[in-house]
Amino acid sequence: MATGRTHRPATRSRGIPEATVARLPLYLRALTALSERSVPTVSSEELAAAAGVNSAKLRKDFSYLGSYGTRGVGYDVEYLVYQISRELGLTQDWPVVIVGIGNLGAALANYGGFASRGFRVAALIDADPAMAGKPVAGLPVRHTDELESIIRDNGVSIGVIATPAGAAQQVCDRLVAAGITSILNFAPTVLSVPDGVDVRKVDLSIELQILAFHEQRKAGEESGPAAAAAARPGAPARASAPAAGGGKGPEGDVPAVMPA
Amino acid sequence: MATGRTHRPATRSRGIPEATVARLPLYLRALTALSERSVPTVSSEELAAAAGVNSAKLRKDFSYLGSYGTRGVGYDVEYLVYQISRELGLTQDWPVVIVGIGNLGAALANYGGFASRGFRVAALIDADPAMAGKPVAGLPVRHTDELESIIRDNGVSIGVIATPAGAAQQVCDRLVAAGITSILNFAPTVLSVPDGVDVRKVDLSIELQILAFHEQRKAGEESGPAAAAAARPGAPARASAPAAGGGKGPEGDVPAVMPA
DNA sequence: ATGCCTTTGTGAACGCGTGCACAAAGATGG
DNA sequence: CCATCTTTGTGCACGCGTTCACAAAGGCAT
Repeated sequence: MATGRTHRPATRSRGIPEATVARLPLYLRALTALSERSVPTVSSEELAAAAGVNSAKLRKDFSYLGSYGTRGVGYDVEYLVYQISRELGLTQDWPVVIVGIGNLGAALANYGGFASRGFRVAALIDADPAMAGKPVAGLPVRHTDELESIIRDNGVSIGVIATPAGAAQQVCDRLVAAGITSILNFAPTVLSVPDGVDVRKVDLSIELQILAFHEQRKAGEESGPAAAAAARPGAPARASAPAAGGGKGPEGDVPAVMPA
Repeated sequence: MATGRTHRPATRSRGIPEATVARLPLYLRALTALSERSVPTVSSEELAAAAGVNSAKLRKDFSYLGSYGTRGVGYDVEYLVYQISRELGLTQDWPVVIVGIGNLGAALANYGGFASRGFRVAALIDADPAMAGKPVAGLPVRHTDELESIIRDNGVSIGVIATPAGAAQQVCDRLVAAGITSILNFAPTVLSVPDGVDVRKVDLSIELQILAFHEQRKAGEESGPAAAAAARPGAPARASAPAAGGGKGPEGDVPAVMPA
């Protein structure tokens, strides 16, 4: 996973497991596609295939929402789209602010997937005065000074952080102070927030690193376990360990530990 | 989490649990930050705080790699950076291709976090002939026609898909046919790949939807459980269910189920 | 109405991941 | 050399998530 929850150790809101909640958007997407093709009903088997999950898992997931299926037939597509949307809270409008309008922030602002799911970009905010007023995705970029007033005036409760790592915690603190209670963090840093604030993170490079791990394993296996075994025990002595990444350190990793 | 593995049901490679692998990049980042500040050693407690995890979990994670700590002292930062890098396969160079140079693709191309972790962007590929030759992040965009030759000539095994959803599966198939065995998918679609190919996905809108769910729950709770309970049982009749998102459908969701 | 066929909904078993709590190990000071 | 203190490494228990397998339920044909 590219993301993980922070704080609040796996609360199961009203009885819906966290793992199920994470899959609901997946089902919703598959159902929306079916709805657009005017497919009236779908079986758990078909829908599971479309969503890329096990059919038993899908049925159990839906069972937490209630009994919305018809035995022998399947699920009513339109009805299920509505039920899941309601459960996820997508039947209402969620204004969001995006802070940090660099390459990634601009990409997010232009991303159609937000608007189509009940999310409305209330404002784009950047610290660079040169950016202020420039239109991005049809919206003028606002300066950081306006952050608090924008959030209060629009009743925004969800914020997206797409700043460099170094600025993320500071931005986060201001968002929280202004009343934001949910944060989607794209900056490669661990954010600390007070209780009651949800943080989800998306880290691009972490995903690649996980892929690299499996890729390496595949490469090691391909010439038989012997090759992998032979390469392993000869762990280099401490002295010869190259300082991988200990050099200049690009990307702007920020020191996140306080000196003891 | 913004991502999830596909295929291969939670293989624990050589004994390292999947959950641990997913956290190693987190530890690596925190350690790199310490390394840059020339901190020689760190305790599990400090490092855990920096990585945003439980210290017991961190120690257990490290125990899968071996006994790299010193009791009463902690872990040698440089040594641990090297060990984790090696375990993740980051001591070697991983050429990657990025397919789909829109807003997101460009953002990824410019993202410094890749280069700093042993990943090298071998090529940027786009289907639009008008893009061909244009420099993005210092690299000329190549046309899709060259996809196969680029992958073969550079020995690329990791591909990043940042195309619209409608093109993703087709691109995926070509990548796999050309020899790619690991794919990071940003398109909002379920990709189907043959065995032996790893797919990880990052879905921006899914993360927001999960946040919305929790946000809704918070809003419902704030006026006491009574309010939430009162709003629930009056589930609207099937007929009155608005077709949430059943309209035009932006974003380019693609039908992913085959008609039975 | 009756029997058959399809598909849901779920009880139960299993496995993974997490966190506690403590013994073992090493450093440090006398 | 011994005592004490710190911190690691891990055995154990618990809870969540996944999967199997099947009974119950509804549609449909006869």
